[in-house]
Amino acid sequence: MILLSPFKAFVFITSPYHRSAALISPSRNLLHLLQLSIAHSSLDLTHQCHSRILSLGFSQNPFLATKLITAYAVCGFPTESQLVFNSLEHKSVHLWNSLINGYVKNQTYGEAFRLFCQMCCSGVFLDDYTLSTLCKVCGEMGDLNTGKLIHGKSVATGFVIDIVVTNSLMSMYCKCGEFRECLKLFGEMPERNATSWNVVIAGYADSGDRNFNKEIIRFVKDMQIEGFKPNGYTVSSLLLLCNDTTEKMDYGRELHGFLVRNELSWGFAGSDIHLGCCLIDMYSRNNKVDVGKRVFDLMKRRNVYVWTAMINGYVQNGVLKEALVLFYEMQVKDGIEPNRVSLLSVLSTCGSLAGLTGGKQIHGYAIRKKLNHDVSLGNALIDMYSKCGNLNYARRVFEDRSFCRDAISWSSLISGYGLHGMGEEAVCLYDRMLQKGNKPDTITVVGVLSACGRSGLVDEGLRIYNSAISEYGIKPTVEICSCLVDMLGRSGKLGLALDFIKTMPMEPGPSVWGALVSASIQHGNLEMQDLAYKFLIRLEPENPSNYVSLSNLHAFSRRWHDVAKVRKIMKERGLRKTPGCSWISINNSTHCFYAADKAHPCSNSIYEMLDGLILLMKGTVHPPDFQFMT
DNA sequence: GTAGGGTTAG
Repeated sequence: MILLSPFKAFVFITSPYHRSAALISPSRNLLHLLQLSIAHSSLDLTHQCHSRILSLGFSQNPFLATKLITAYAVCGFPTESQLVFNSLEHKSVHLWNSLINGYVKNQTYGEAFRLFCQMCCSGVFLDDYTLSTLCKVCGEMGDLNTGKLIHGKSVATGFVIDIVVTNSLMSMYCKCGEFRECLKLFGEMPERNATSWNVVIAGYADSGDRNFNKEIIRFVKDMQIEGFKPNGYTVSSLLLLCNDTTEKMDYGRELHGFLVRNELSWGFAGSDIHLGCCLIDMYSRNNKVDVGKRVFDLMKRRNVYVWTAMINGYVQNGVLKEALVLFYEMQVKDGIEPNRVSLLSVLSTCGSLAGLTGGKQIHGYAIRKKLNHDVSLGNALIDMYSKCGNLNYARRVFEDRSFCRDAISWSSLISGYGLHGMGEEAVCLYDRMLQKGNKPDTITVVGVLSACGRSGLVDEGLRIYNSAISEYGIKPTVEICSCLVDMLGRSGKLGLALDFIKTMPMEPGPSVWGALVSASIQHGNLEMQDLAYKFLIRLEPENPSNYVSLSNLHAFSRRWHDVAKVRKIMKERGLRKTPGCSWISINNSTHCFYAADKAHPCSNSIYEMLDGLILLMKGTVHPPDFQFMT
């Protein structure tokens, strides 16, 4: 709306001066105005230009028509573009390209292909622009086969020597997961530009082990040797590779320094915002969310992406309270409306901090903004309601007719039932999923097997395990195997669990031995417990949790000498365990508790209540004696 | 004077 006022002065030309100016070159003026409509995605201005084009009799002007088609498409109305296109007598390849690209801009890829076929049938020959656009479509759809056909067409028509076409082909191969093909094309290019290098670097960042290594450093060096300076696109790809260790972290800081030193040389629109997002994300991933926050604070402009990156950074680092504060500030201070990703990010805090009330508020907001049909959001809601213990609400989201569920929706609800000991419901839902023709994946099988384990449904669990492997071709992963060990172990079948471990198709990991440890503790089998611990600590010599529970176990059996031994090893290796905590939300505020924690202001009465409850559970007092409970 | 290619939050 704000943008429109200066435009109106352009369009409603009333003064004699303006009228004569318009007469000099009305089509040039309109072209310029359409360019503005495109730059600002202004539907209003596009409409005004359109009516002027018609009234001035320019409807068959190919230059104006091309711009008009693009303008309607960037405003989100490709069908209007189609109407403009239909009204033209001579349909040049320029016009076809604009129309096809309009549908691509609106992610209506099927329509883009249909138009392409129509264009070929009408006898118009494709050109380099058509090919690069179709490459983009194949990449976005991950359609490798069609992508290969476009590659073939590019070779046959000779357009493969065009840099943009080859860059597009390379990008398509990367998005379809064929980085090798991309490299092959790159190697064969007679001439490259900076984008060619950026496509390869981005493809590498997306395909490899997501780490800085000699190969990627070589790419960046060679790019510079060939005379191209790394730009914002290059850095944004490289930032994705800055992961984990302190050594790699230096690359992140180095890139940040490079950006600061070259601040003025980034030429593309919104680059500051985009790179800010990448930096915040990089620092957050590397447990430096405070540095990310400094980047955030220094940014001159912030949009919903920047806020979301920062909120998500806090969520990933477990600083949930700060994430919620930012979510609030985004709306109140900057007046920015959350989008589906911001909602997703905040929803994941509701399983713990914001609680059911916060989750319901987000659900309500999503309904008002018509975002509730989104699969990811629906799945996040199912997960949130499950974690908050409200399986009925989770089920209602799941069963909603307008909700198009996917494999994750089924898995989330199945796991939710499992988490709350409702194994039979989980199994029932799993069977229904299969009946409806949905194939299980590893995650679904893990969910349903852990549900069986928690509810003691051993026979059901074994049936599901066997059918998943033999009928649905699921490979028994280490996660699936540890679920099975856990299930057998919990039900006291420790021998069977050990036999199963011996026959496992892969090396039993820590989760497998961990499951056996818990089960042997539960059933008081000292021999099995020592055996499982031996393997567990051999596999995970750096995990403090294993040592703490081993030490506790020795203490329980009064083996003080062994306790001292374990504690000594921990000290020597510098291992410390982060204590676990529980929490409860009352009246929108969340209270956290550690073991033997006395920090809470109501600590005394809480312990009093707890002692009372323990006595009640032991049966030494009866509810009437325990009046303060009511 | 028309149309195309590298990126961003889960």
